[in-house]
Amino acid sequence: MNAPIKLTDRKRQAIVDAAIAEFRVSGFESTSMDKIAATAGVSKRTVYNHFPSKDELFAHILQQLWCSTSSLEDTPYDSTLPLRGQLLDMLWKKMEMLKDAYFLDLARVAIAEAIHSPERAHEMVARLSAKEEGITRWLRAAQADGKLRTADPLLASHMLQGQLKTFAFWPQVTLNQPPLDTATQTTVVEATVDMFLAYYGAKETIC
Amino acid sequence: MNAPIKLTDRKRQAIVDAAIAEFRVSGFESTSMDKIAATAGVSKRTVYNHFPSKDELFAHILQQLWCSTSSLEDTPYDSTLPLRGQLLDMLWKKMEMLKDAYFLDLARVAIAEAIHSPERAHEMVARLSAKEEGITRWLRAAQADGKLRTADPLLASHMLQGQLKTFAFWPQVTLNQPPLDTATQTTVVEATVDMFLAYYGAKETIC
DNA sequence: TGGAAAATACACTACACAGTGTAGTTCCGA
DNA sequence: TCGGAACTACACTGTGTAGTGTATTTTCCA
Repeated sequence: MNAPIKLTDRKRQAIVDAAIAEFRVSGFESTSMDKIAATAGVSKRTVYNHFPSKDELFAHILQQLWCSTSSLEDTPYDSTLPLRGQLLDMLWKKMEMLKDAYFLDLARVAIAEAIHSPERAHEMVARLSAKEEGITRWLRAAQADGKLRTADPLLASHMLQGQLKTFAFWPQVTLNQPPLDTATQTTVVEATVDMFLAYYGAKETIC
Repeated sequence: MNAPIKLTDRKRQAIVDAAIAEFRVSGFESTSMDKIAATAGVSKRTVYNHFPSKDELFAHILQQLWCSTSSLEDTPYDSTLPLRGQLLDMLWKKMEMLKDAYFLDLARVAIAEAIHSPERAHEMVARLSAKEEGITRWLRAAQADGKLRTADPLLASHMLQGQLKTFAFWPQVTLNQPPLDTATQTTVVEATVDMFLAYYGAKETIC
């Protein structure tokens, strides 16, 4: 046999793959279980043997996607390096993620669902804020080190990261806007960092 | 008769009102034409006599809403007044709009639809950017007056307005987050303006 | 007040889709 | 190779809903 694993596992994987592809293209509402079964090359009954309902299949997919995108390791604060370079690094990493068409498609599906389902929305909020904590920690460290003006680190963190999302996330996810070209990405990342430092940078570094 | 206008106009208005209410609460997909007819106190056939399809009724409602929220008159640039005060004024006006639960509900409906329909999304983009032009014009004038550093006014405008939306629009519309309380509103508006001026303010005003 | 325009009740078509029941077939480990 | 677990085909239920056709009644203007 050309596949090393059991039939049942192969089928299950095919279902999950097909579901991801279909949900990604058409969203939750417009994807039927018949279509998923057909794409997976599996009988509809088999889909229901693995997943009791469309909702549970969707939840499983969402779960899996969160795991696969959470590979965003923290950059620890380094007091020996200039702030600007470190901030640029972090924001470029975030921008990398936002650039990915795959990530955007899935974010679109997830958010389309969140709009219609408060519980799911609630869960997403929790996960999203957890994902943005890395930069908040960094800011706290920089403040403690006296390199940043003392201020609410959570607010500062949102202002910093929100700026990227303003340009490279929300319009793409909700309004089908095209992704930023490379030049614009550079402009946005640099303007964001410089504006941030102009306001939050410790006084001595300005005058 | 207690109503001065023709029956047909009253019916039409009732349909539109009912449609707004239903779409607002349940969104496009989950609102049926039967429900709209019932809420309007009108036979379903009458709904179809006024609007040929659910899509056209929805488009008509969207149209109407845009008109009713476009009452956001421009603040002209005044070279005799301090920048900060003028900026605060403008952003508070915008914040007023974002605070309104009615506006947010309708934005949610519109955006939920935009996610699934590129044409509608395209139209919304055009209208939204038109609505943000006022501040861009103001910035251009301030630049010409030498009070703001020379820079891309469109970018600056997005950075300024995006900051508000980061806190008071996107999370509320897409993730069902609660509206900002008054204290937080103040914090955000002031931080946004001050950060903006720290970066875009003409040099002489800083040192 | 007569007649056109609009509204109504209601029955009906057509479709899409979630989910089930079942009888028969294929897979695979013991 | 035997037997249970898993897969399949397919028919079927049930529901929700967009949109239509029509005969009848109501509105209202000329």
